[in-house]
Amino acid sequence: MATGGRAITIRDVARAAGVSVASASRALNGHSNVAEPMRHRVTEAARALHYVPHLGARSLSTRRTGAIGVVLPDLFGEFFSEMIRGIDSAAHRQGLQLLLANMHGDARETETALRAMRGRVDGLIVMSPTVGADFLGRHLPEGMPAVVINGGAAGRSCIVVDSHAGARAAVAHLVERGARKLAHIAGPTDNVDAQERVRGFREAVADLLGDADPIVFQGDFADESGRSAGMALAREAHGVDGVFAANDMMAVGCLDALAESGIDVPGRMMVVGFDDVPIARYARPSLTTMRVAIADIGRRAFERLQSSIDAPASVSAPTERIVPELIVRQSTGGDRQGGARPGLEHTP
Amino acid sequence: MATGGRAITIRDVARAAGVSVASASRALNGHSNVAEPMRHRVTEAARALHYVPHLGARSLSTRRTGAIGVVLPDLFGEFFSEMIRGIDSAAHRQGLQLLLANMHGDARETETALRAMRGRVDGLIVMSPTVGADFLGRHLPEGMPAVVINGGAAGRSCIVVDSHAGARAAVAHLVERGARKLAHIAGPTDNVDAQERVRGFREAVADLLGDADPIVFQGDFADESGRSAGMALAREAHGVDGVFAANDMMAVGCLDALAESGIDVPGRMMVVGFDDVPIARYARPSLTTMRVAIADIGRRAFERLQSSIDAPASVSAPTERIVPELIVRQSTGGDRQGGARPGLEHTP
DNA sequence: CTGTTAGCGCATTCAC
DNA sequence: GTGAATGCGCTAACAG
Repeated sequence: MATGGRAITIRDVARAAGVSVASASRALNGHSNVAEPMRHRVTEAARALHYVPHLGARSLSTRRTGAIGVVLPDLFGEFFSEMIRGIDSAAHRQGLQLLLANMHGDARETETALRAMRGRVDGLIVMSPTVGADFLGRHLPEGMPAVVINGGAAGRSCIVVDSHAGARAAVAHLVERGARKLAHIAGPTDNVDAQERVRGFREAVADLLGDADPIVFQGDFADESGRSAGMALAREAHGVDGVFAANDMMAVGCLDALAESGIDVPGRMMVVGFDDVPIARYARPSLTTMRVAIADIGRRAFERLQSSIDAPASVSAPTERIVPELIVRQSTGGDRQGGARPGLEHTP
Repeated sequence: MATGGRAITIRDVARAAGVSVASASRALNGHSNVAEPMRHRVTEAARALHYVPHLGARSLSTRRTGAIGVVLPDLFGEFFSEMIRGIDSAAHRQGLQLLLANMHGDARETETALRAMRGRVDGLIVMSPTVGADFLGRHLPEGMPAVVINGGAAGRSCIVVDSHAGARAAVAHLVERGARKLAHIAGPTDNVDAQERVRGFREAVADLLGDADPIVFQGDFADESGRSAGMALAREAHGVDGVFAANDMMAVGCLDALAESGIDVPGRMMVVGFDDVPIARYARPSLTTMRVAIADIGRRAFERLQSSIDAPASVSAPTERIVPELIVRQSTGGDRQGGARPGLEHTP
């Protein structure tokens, strides 16, 4: 750790207070069986020496780390921060810290990240939409409580967003609003959510419009890819009057390209996104989208993790399914106010 | 840790391989002095048993944790995620993990967060714009490498954004574009950056427009507060034709309120933000702002931390000053970045 | 109530 | 090369 001049330990405190290490420990941790005068001497000594307990050592003996691991894919902007915010707000209340592992890629890296958690956290929240359930099942340290977001794992608590249903709902909305020819901007092919969204899109388009082979642009969840799709759409408008993007970032990029190309939204083309990240409200036109209460999911994931940490013998590990909710805004002509709905209640 | 059935340790591996714990350790860590056959037996045993090293224990003996602590204030959305992204991208390359401490508040909590890092990280990146330099100086564990973002601390590496200069530049731009009466939407009063921004604003307005007492709305960095300021501005337009918001989120909220109230931006009122979070590009009108390369700062902070971890005897601890760069977009009539108004030629 | 003794899981001397 | 001790800093179980 490159400690300048050997950090001070509980032994130093004990010596300074003239007591045994055990007593110092007890006093410091507020145990009941300590005489008041001694407790005073100890805390005083600790303060004088600027003693800070070594949590690594403590957790080695208590078998409790006071931290939970969060492994996430390389998410884009707001989705990432919303998720963290949700998890953190709940974890913070319990005095737990978050050990982050934002992985930029493949399965091998996921494995590394998972291994790196051993002995450092009490539980895991894993969101790994690109690796199969079997993989997670194999590599999640056994005996380590965990909840998996968007991706099953045998015998684990799971929270999954129903991307398929969300996609269908988005298409239904577009059709209901009068769209007759739809296009989709898809997410990365190795992402299961993205896969489910294309699938739902295709199904719904076939069912509702009888179109068996709709246009699908290959995107990657980043705004730029939505932007190019929008450009392509503007150049060679194949008569498309409705676009469903697999996430909000791409939808916003698309919106931007359309505006730049002078295409009226929603007049000439309607757009629907997915996620409802904060930015969706502030795009112009504001974005109709399938809301996934991201922060809520994070909070929920933590709660389930918490209970599975507290009750090691968690019998059932039911999968919780979340169905996205349609939020209609200007991009499909649905808005009535200027776009932004009052957010959370503000403090005066 | 609620380990289901006692997790397996290096002892189990050693026993299975029929060697001593020490040898197992050497073999597993790729030391040179191990006979090939033994190494094979050990790695094989480890794999068969699904052995995963206990990093907590390892760090206790190596005095290296392989993690760095990141303590941040309760930041809003994109600023937070950009910063994390910058730090993580650099840390990830070095195989280091991030222990997050997002603190929601006061100094006492900051202290707790700081203490909670002892023995769990090799170094600290602290961004704590609401606590004074003296506080940090007192509570940063001594002997623990650290770099401070936006807030000095004696003898520590610091990276500070020149909020004062940024604010002056924003005002200068507004004036140059023809604004004659300005208003400011301020950040939280206890935030030093927010303080510097008001100060810069006041100074510049006095210097450039001779206005000694400009309107200042009290905000809190959240979009809602920018929104209410925008509403107020729309209701009782005191002849204000230029607004400088202390961050982008508030600027965007303000923009939204103005649009809702039918006030033309930039025609009747211009708006400038601060930070240049990704959303700024996608607001309509797109937002002119003072760019702070957030992710870059995070990356930079990590690099400096890294070198101060490697070289315990880091002599100088110079403060690095970052001057925000003006990015002109539609909200001050400047366009050409991030989207276009129909009517302007655009082909690159 | 207090001090002594044992580990927690691992890496690392130091002998052999 | 390899194994037997020792210790990282702390808490817990056991005496007194």
